Amino acid sequence: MAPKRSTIKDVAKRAGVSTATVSNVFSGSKPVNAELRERVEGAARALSYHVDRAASQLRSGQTKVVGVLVPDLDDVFFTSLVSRLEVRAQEDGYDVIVASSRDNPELERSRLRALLGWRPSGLIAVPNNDEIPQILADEAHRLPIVLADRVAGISTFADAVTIDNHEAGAMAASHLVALGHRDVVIAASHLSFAPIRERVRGADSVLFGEFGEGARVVELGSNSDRGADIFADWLDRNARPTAILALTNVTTLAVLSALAARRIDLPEQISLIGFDDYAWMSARKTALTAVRQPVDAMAGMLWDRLKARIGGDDSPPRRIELNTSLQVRDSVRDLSMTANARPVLPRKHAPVPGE
Amino acid sequence: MAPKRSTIKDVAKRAGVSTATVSNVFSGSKPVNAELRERVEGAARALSYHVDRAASQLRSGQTKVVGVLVPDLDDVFFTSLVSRLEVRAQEDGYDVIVASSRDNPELERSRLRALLGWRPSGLIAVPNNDEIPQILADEAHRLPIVLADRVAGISTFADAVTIDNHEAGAMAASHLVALGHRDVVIAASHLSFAPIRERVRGADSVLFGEFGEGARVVELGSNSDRGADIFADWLDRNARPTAILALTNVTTLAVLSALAARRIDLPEQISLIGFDDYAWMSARKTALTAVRQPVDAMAGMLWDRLKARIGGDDSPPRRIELNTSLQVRDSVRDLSMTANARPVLPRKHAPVPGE
DNA sequence: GATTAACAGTTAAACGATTAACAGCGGCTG
DNA sequence: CAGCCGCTGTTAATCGTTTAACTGTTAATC
Repeated sequence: MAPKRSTIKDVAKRAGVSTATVSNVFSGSKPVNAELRERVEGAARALSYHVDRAASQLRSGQTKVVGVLVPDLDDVFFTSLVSRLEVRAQEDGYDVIVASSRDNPELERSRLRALLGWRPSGLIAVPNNDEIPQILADEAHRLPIVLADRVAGISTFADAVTIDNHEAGAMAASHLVALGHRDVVIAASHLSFAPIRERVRGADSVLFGEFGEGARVVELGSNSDRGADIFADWLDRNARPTAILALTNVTTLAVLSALAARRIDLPEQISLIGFDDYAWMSARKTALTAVRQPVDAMAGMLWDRLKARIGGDDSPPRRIELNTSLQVRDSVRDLSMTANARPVLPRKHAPVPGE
Repeated sequence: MAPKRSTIKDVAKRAGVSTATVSNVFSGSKPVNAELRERVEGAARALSYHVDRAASQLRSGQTKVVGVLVPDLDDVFFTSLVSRLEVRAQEDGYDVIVASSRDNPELERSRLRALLGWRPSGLIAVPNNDEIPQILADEAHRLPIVLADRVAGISTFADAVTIDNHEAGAMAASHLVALGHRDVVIAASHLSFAPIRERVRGADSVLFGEFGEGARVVELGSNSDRGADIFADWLDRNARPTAILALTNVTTLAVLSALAARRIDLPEQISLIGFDDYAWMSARKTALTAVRQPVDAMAGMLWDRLKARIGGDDSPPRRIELNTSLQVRDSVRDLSMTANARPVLPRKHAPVPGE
């Protein structure tokens, strides 16, 4: 690891110009004569010089980094968000530092602190839960911040981009109702997450309106393996519903695993609406009907808002709700024909013994 | 966005100490009296002070950042790698900057350049293809670099962590052969990727040894939707094999989609071995038999090597090959019983018209 | 009790870039 | 032709830390 890295001075000396000129060549903040520019670029190449971001940043205060904090880098929803944000950031010359809080409030704080140390131009954060960490709130008035996904109500201090969770739940429930389903169980991740609660409420609003009662809810957590166990167990102990509504892609997976383990056929024996829309959901014999979150639009919105804020927009915080859409495929059985003949599957039911 | 951020000087003044002491409190490079430390921490909290990484880095030369470059942040294999690396990095106090080269050599160069601008402590890179970019090679002797996955042969300038691709292919093929399969088609992503070629070779080595001929190979690319179209089309135009061996998780998905689109049943009508082992592969009625890459071990190895290099280890570059394992589940049909009665499905065959 | 050693804190010089202020040099204009 | 402008380039101050060198104090050693 020998040859010391070259600095702007080395380049300047080699090209026979001042360091200021070299800086201008690279930052483009002042025009530089073509011939000189050539010389500088040649010298830089020969020395394999790269501008040192730390020094550049320190002096200019211009960071060109954004921090992205998500609760879980193993959840495809978040990674697809990160992926799209990275693209947008790169297009605008920003680098992104990712951090995962792994659903741990303490880690969230410490990752946030680490991110702030970069003095980033902005921050895009998916909070762990409703309680926005104090550090974020403190920073909000001096640092552009945009929140996503897990945001409750109207955030008072930063823009927030979410989907219309209530509508998403309602839309799914309506679809189930329209196809003759009445006994629905909701596979939620955690009811402590605001968007999950909203989705439940949305579904219940429809079910209540229709039948005077809501859905049963099971919490499966954020890990699909554990969720599968929990749900399989739940299936063993409870009367079987005609349909399941999963509220995240992880719970969708958990439900699917549990159904496979218990050899319950989709959609013959039970119907399912999944959440999110990833390739594996349709790469199956009975493709999943699912609520599709507009991840692209979401990332786009997040980036646009952040750029606006970085650009000095100081209008009051906005909450932007994107609409989901229902991808109707084959995992919901149409019960509306048989519904009159045999109203609903009997509510009381011997537990199905484990396989 | 008003109140200026506080600096080490502000904290020093408020706590009535020198800036050096404040620095010592935060970096821990020199012991500081408990009472003073308290005062400093209190002052820092009151001013919501964070050490400025740019300044810190500039002065100390210590970066505590690693760059991670992958070809595609929408591929779960890479994101699961990133996720695990982020965990390890965080544990050791490093931050990670992610960059995706999106399978584009030019972008790869520019992302690499951006990453190098950080003067990172190290770099973990999954190259786009066999040709390691010149920038990387140039940097290799002054910057710890560890390569992963898409690395051909013995890399002469940096450590490389891969799986034993030949063995992986051979293992999968052996399994197929053992269950009476002879007519195998390999769903590859791109034959221009070294590991893919190796996997094909591994599979062929077994098939040749057994039958004197290898497998047919289809290239499906790195996008599952397009891959699904290509494969569905291929199925329409070619004699149907008894088994498919997919060589990446994306091609596994593509194959599954195509089979679903053509209503071909797994494993009754065709058998499949997938690659990688993600939850969605087993969350189905016929769970997929698949080659499992040890992503955890891989990330662990990558990090360990990088740490060693950062720590000054300058032994010659090593290539580390991890072993895969075959997760036997239900997607490969046992043909060995029927094999004698009806040797193999006829090779020549009218194309199956599209559904 | 003199000499060192160990400790805890301070001072001030870097680190490598950016950029305000300035300088030199035609070319225009009145 | 004086004065000014616009253009390109340079000089030098500066960003917020870290850290080598230093100072002063206390404890340990002979």
